[in-house]
Amino acid sequence: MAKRISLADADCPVARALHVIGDWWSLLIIRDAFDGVRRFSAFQTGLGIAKGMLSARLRDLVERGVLATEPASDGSAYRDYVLTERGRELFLVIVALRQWGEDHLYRRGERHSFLIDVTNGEPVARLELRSADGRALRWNDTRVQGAGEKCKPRSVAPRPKVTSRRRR
Amino acid sequence: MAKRISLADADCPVARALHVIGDWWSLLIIRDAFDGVRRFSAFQTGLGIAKGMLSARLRDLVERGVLATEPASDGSAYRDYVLTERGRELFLVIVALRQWGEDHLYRRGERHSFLIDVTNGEPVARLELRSADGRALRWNDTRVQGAGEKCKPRSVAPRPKVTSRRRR
DNA sequence: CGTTTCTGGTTCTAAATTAGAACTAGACGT
DNA sequence: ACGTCTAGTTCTAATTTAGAACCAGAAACG
Repeated sequence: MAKRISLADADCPVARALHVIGDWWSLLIIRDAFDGVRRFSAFQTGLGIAKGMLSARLRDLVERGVLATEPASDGSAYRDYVLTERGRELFLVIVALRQWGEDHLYRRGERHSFLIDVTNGEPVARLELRSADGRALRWNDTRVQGAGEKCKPRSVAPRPKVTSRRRR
Repeated sequence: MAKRISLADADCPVARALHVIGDWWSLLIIRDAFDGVRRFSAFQTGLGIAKGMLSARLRDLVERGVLATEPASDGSAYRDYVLTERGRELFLVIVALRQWGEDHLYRRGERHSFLIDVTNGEPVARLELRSADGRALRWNDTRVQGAGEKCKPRSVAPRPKVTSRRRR
């Protein structure tokens, strides 16, 4: 009665994504993979994660096609964990999280790492949402359409039935 | 000895972000909030989450400034949970997750909801990363710079010391 | 007004998950 | 050939979770 609820078959793409990478460690492992970490021990020391947990998370990520193992690039008999194409496409998720963290989770004057363009060393541009024809969009310029049960659109947001609206 | 490791003071903005919204339920609660859900019972039935868990997650999100409570919009004496400015800026994180989920987690022909521009009903443009001067960037056109201990750049990715490179 | 139902929780319990330590097999280095 | 390193697995104790039961105050009802 305490097994975590599965999101695997939700209608919402967000829920499905979280089913795959929504636990405490997966995105950190993936972030490290983007930073060039490939070996079990490197993930382990870089994250400070318990070996058993790392082992389980890597197995899940490989199973779900986000990571793959390949022969170690240094020619040893060990194996490297590398991002698959599916995994590499999580880059924007990491960038979006990074941008939000940079914006909201540092005190004034506190320094943090940032993402630069390797061709010229300049910080990358801010991520932003645009319409099909290129206008910048804010959250309330959009709506979810074609939702199934687990993805209710704003228009029909259920509200507990309160008939009168007296405030006392 | 099994308390979850805290990410609060990590150097990496990604880790800090995950400290705030990186658990199993928070992003789903936030997604529902973007879809217009405001009431405790609406979150509960929409997510199928246990009341105790929802109560704890809402408390944390309010504490961390992602949500706030305000008098219910229908005039009753109850309270609504609404996104703060900080919370609304998580929109791109949700959009990035949605895009990845849509791209990789549906079988051919399986339908899913999608995000549309309310002004014309068309799907929004794909999210993409650009350089300061507007060039599209891929993950390997970028690098993390100014990393602290928990954010190792690719260039110094630690690798177990293996001096020879014989494969046997 | 008095009673019933709904809302928004809190508390309790059993099961699952986690962190960390200890152990191990096979690869490496010398 | 021997000792060390890597990449795990296994074990235990503590924490977290899901779900049910309980409860106080607000709203609806007559």
